[in-house]
Amino acid sequence: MSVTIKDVAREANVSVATVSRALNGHANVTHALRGRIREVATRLRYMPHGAARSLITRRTQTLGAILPDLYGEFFSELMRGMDVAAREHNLHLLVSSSHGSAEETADALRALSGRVDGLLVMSPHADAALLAQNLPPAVPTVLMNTRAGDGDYHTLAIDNHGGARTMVRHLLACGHRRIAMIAGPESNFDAEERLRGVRDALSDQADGELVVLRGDFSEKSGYMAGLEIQRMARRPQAVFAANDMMALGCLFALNVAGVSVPRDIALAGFDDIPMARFVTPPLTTMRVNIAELGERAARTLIGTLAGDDTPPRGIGAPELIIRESCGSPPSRRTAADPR
Amino acid sequence: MSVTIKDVAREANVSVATVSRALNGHANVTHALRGRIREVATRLRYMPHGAARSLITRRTQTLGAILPDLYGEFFSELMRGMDVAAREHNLHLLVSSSHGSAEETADALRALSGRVDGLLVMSPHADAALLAQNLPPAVPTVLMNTRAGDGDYHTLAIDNHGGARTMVRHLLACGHRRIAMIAGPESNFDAEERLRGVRDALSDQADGELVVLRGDFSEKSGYMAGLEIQRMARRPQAVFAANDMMALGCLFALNVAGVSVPRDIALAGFDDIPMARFVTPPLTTMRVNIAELGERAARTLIGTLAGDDTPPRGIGAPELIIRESCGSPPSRRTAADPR
DNA sequence: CTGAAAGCGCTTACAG
DNA sequence: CTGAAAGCGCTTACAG
Repeated sequence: MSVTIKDVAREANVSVATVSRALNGHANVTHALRGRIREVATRLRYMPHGAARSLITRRTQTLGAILPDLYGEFFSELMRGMDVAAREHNLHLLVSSSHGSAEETADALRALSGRVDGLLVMSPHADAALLAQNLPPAVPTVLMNTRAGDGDYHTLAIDNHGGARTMVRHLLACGHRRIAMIAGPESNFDAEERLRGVRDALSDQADGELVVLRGDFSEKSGYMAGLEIQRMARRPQAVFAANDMMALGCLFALNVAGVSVPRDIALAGFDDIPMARFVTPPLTTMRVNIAELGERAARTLIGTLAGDDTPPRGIGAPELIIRESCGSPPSRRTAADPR
Repeated sequence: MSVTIKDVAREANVSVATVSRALNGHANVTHALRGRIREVATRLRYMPHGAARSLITRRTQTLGAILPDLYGEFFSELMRGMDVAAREHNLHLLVSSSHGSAEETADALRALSGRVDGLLVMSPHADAALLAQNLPPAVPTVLMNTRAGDGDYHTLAIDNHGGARTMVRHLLACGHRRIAMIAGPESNFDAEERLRGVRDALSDQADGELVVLRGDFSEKSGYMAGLEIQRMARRPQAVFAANDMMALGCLFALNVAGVSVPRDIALAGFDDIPMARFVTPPLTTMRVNIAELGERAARTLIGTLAGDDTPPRGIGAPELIIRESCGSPPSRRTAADPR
């Protein structure tokens, strides 16, 4: 058995109330007594039982995060941002993965109930209805990259639509007209927003052509798409992958097939994962500050916990990072930027 | 206020005991009654309070992990492994970062007390004494990559020493004799083990030379080391960085200085992070199955929780991944492997 | 300054 | 099959 506050009280010949006060730094305990109690507590290796404490204080000092996955560069960065904000306020992070399943999200929600002070939920897949149904009404929640922005909850999202549009405009400015998009899964909110951005940018360009292939954000699906693209009769002039991992997979497939990037075909990604600048050629991409998204979301939640209810400021817009995978941009003199 | 079991009981006109039994699937509740209670519970959006429940059941269904950091490829992979094992047993993961500080580790330990069924602790920095002092005696714990393997706890570690030795032998077999090691921090257990492996391998080679530079596992420190190496009067023939990130930094510095890898100098890393195969030239490195470490550790802990007390099997040895950054290995015909 | 008592939201013998 | 009661380990008014 674990040692409890009772054991400490008995050993120190005081009541449990006094032990509690002494250990929690309340003012009204004699200096000597506090010392004795502290000594007993360390000697017995006493650690307060977190669940018991939070049952009565209604505070857990932890933030719960439900993410599609716990690993990969994206989530890793996201957690970094959340961790920064959390530790600033002496809060802990309880993370759980939903694996993109609405059912597992609901499970995670139940498991976290009563164990966290607030919730950070990213669920790019879930339909709004299901999410809203399962979110515990009483616990402050901040949503990330979700369709479900129905006003009941604070929601933060990357500007996927704007980012994709920016990239396509860049591709057009480089002179490319036939563009292949390696999109993400249809069920994914981020993926659909990026695709929408591509369509919108292209609708402004009369002679633009778009062919959409579907991937699932994995390197492998990018590889498959690359193979398909390279076999096309009318090969696209540029490929825009909905994330960098797929762009990398596509790059490999193109390499294998002897198609040179950027000489034969331009290639662009989205996210700017660290690897993007290490490949050959370095990848042109949209930089998304994922850590910032996590940090902002956590700060918003912490603010809510403190009674502050101003809606979150949006995060910075994705930034176009021009490297070498799309060929030379037009020189300033000859081609004016149409915007 | 949150809705509690009392609210459900009142609304369903039964006692809280009955609600508890109905919702937890105990056999002795009428079918009709269970249905009514379920209906009320969902209508009220009732979720059992986790802290209250685990206070009485002595179970949290949660594994706590204390890691130096939550992000970066290494920890990301580690969490993936732990997540795989945990979810197989319907357990959740509560992660906390110690930032390499013994004090923060102790804080995290206190914060997790009573909130987890078992602990997974990685603390490559901490001295054994401090760790042992702070580990709660009553909660099952598995240690990872730690000096503190004093028999009280199950400990799992990567074979850093053997891996480093293997790499140096490969470098020697490639004909390199003057070797520079970009080591990790002295306070880090993994780092010291890798350095020890290098020394041991080199002590078998009469004409081998070693120069040790210190880094901190970051890309930047690798970059600084690369600059220094390139300035050396007697330039080493091969550089072995204690991890891939430093190797990458070094590669950049060498590139900038116009020193070609592998033509002018060989370069090797450790870890085989995904990026290693994307750089030019692709990096020769030791592959460590980090996810496996996490998974094994979690499985060991879960076994302990179930009363099984067989010591953990060690994880697979790091594997030499030969790519292009170390020049051509000796051809089979001419140079026999000395081992 | 210290202690006795109530209560946080649950679960589980113990009765009936 | 259902309910009243005890108790998990804490904290905090309320007395003294």
